[in-house]
Amino acid sequence: MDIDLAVRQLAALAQQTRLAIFKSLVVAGADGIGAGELASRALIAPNALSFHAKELRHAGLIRSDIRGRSVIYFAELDTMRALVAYLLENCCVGFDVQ
Amino acid sequence: MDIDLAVRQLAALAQQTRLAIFKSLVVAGADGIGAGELASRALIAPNALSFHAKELRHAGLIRSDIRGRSVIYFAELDTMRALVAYLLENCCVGFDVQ
DNA sequence: CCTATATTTCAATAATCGTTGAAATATTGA
DNA sequence: TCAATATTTCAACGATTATTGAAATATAGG
Repeated sequence: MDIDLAVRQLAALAQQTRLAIFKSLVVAGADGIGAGELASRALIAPNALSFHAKELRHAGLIRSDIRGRSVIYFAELDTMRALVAYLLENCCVGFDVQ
Repeated sequence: MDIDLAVRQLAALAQQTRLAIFKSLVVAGADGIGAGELASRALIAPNALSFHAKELRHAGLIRSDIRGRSVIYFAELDTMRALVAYLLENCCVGFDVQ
């Protein structure tokens, strides 16, 4: 993990709507959530959802599968865990979780 | 930790210069680093350092002490740890560190 | 007190980001 | 095939952010 990648991923999460979307996807787990459902949960228009999802996808934090005429999004937990590991190693100094 | 605070802190870290500054301050620990030294390390003008430091300070991620005509900055590790704890609890799902 | 040093504030500009509406693309089912 | 549904793309706009230079503030030391 280099600092550029960390910055891009932090930037993707550093926005109300996107962090909320990502949290929803984490909770949803392997089921994922469809684009329409995500948009209505976030109270944003479908095209706005598409915009924010693209940001998260470009940062590697989510992925999408097309099913019929729907798109289902999933959190990429490994990416998120790598980011948190980076923060723990570089920015926390002896922070013992739990 | 509410989502608004998390977003503000993530945004403060989601920028090359500021993440680098913060990492330097974490490494420096209790000694802190002066504003001039931070600016030259980051290859930015003093006023730019002042701008970015203010962003970090408003997010609660650093603090500053005035010593004579110098200003020394310190990482606020507790804030950072709280942010990482939030991410671990809400966005990582059973990520066991180490 | 005056000058040099250290940092911040202010203003201007360019760049990036977020939102909105309209149009385009693709898939489903009648 | 046609209409309806689901999502993305595109363009425009306003808002926020980052950078730069100039001026202001404050302290230290001669």
